[in-house]
Amino acid sequence: MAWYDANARIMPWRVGPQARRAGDTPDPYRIWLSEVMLQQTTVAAVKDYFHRFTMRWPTVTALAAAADEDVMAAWAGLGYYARARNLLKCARVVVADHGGQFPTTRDGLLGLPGIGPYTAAAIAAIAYDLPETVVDGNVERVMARLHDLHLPLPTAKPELIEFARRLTPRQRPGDYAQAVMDLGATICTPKSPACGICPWRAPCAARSEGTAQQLPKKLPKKPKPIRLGIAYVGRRTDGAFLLQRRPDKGLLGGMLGWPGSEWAEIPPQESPPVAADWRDLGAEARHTFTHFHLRLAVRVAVIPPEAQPDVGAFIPHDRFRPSDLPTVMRKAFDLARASFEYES
DNA sequence: TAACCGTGGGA
DNA sequence: TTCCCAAGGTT
Repeated sequence: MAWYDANARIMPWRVGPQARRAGDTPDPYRIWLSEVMLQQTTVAAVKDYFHRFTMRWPTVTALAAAADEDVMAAWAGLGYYARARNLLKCARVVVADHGGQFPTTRDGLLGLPGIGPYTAAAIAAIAYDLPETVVDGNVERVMARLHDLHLPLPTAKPELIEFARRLTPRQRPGDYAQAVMDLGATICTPKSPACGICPWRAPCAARSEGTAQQLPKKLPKKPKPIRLGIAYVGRRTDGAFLLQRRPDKGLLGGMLGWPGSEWAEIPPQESPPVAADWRDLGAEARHTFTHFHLRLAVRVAVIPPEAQPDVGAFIPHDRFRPSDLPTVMRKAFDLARASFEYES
């Protein structure tokens, strides 16, 4: 705790140890929002999104009243889009069933859309200073090293949770939870941990065994296959773009995208969304998802004003922002844009 | 249980 | 270029 008092990272959603002592209390809405954004995502990537969300939707009530497409567009680029869909669901449940106040216990939070064991414990500890045990990737790593546990993840998870539970203090549990995560993020890092300046170097078993660097052990990962696809970037003569809202379930669910073929390991079939003079762009957008690599061929066409597309809808030029697209679709647009600008 | 679900930065 | 990994949850 002394180490945290002197070394706590400064974050837009955080009430630091000094401010907390002075009586400041975190806003549960901002803690919840930050925790959902931080799932599998770095602090650096989250900061700008957090600012934009809290400026535009300062309270859970404001967020609950937002249009789905506005929230999805604001989330675009951050990834794991089920988080954004569940964020909105959760906000609406909090407003409709809890009077706009987040539940104040771990069990009350657990089971709200998008809130699992980690996030429930994190909100309970950080926002309400309850002695709940927070186990994220940082804590797993710190515990595996502290106890020199060589059992690989995910098998080791229950044991690591138990290690973490035993260490959780009754005093300042919210600061403690953030302290261990800060320690993992800045000292007990995955590669080249700074054991020499670690406040836990004395009791650390992996430090004395010289095994810190190789912990925690993990099961080998499966290789990622390469999938192929075609995207159709169509612009009508008035400048409107032909886009398609993706279904809520599955990859990039609920996001805007270009119409296109299936993405599979076999060469895709041409499947233009509307009859037009589609030209092959030559270049392809390359993108890596969680479990496959994608090579996306890009077709471009200027679509005549009277055309009736089979799929998708035209979005007027002045209402289209590339930043509303998930990254893979923005990559395809960036390739296509060059050709449009060349023609016009 | 294991697969699915994004992205960007660093090594 | 390629691989690893980051404050995980849902199905």
